[in-house]
Amino acid sequence: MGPTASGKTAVSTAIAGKLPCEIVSVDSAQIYRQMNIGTAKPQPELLARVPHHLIDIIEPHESYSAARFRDDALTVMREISERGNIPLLVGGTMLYFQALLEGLNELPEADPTIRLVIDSMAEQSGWPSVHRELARVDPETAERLEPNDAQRIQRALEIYYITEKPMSELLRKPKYVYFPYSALKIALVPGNRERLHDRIARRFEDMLELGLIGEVRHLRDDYGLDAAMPSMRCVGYRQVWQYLDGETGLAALREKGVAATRQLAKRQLTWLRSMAEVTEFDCLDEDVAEQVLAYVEHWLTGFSMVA
RNA sequence: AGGCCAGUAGCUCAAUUGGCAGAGCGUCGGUCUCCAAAACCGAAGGUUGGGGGUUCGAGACCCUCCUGGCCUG
Repeated sequence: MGPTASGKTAVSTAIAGKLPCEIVSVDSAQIYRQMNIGTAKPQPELLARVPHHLIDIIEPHESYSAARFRDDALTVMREISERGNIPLLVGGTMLYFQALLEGLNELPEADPTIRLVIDSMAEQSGWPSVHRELARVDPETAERLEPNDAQRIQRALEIYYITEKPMSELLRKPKYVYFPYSALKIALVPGNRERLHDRIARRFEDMLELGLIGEVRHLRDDYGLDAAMPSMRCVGYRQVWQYLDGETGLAALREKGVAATRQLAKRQLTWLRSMAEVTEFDCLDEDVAEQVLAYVEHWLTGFSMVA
C-alpha cells in the first residue's frame, strides 16, 4: 500500500522478480482500459513479464465498486494460490483494501435509476433538504452525515428505498468476513512530504510529455464519455478534460493536475495512518525495494516454519 | 531621467465617506461500508512593501524610500 508516486510498482516488481508472486492491482483507476498514461499503469513489457490482475478490466464508460473489487480480488487470489503462487496486492485505493480485508455488510448494490431520482430531488431542493428526508427514515445515519455529503446521503437513501430498511440497521448485522489468507501489510510512505510533492510534480510533467492530453482527447472522441463519469473524475483526467473544454490554460492544467495529485496522496496517507498492523517503509530511501524484499522474505521463512 | 499605475495570507484578488483585514484556490489535519484517483468536514496562515506624518482611529489621506509594470525621452 502507498500513496500515489511512492514507487509501489518498482518495489512490487522487485518482489515479484525474486518470489513466486502474481500481482493483484488494488487501484480504482487502473481498472479502466485505454487509460494508461494518467493512471501510471505498468508498462506493457512489465505486464507481460510479471502476471498482473485486475488491470484493464472495464471500459471507461462503465463503473465499478468496492464490492465488485472484493469479489474479483478473492477470485483471482484463489486462482493464484491454486497455481502455487503468492498473491501480491499492490495499490493505493484504501477503501478496496478495507473491503477486501475487513469485508462489507450485506447491502444492495447501486441502482442507477434510483440515484437519478435522488439526484433530481437534490437538484430541486438541495442536498440539505435530501439530508432532512434521510433523517426522517434513518435518523442514525443522517446524524453522522454532513448535510452536503451528497454521495453518502444518496447511498443511504438508496439503500432505504431498495430495502425499506435504514442503512444503520443493516450495518449493525454481523458481517461474515471471508479472507482465508495471512496478510502481511506493508506501506510505502514518504519520510518527507515535500520530496513526495517534487516527485508528483515531475511525474505529472512526464505524463504530459508522454501524451496525457492526447489520451484524454482520444477517450472523449471514441467513447460516449462525459465529465461526470467516475473514469473522467480521476486525477489528471478531470483537469485535462477542463483544459480541452477551454476552461483552463496549460499553466493552470499543470497547477491543478499536480495539486489534485498531492491531495490524493494526502488522503491516502490519512487512511494509512488509521490502518492497523501496517509496517511502514520510507519510500524515499534509495534501497526501499531491498528493505521490503528482505522483510517479506523473513516473514515467509517464519511462516513456513509455523506451517 | 520624468510621468502614470500597482504592491494586502503561499497564489489570484476583496475591504462603504478613514471605523473589528476577508474570499477563492493552495497547504495541513480528519471522515470514509457497492462512485473512493470519489464525496465531505475542520484548522492554520497577515508588522496590508519599508520608514515617517495627520487623526480618537489609517490597508485607505500626506511625505519619503524600495520593488514591479506601462508611457515619454
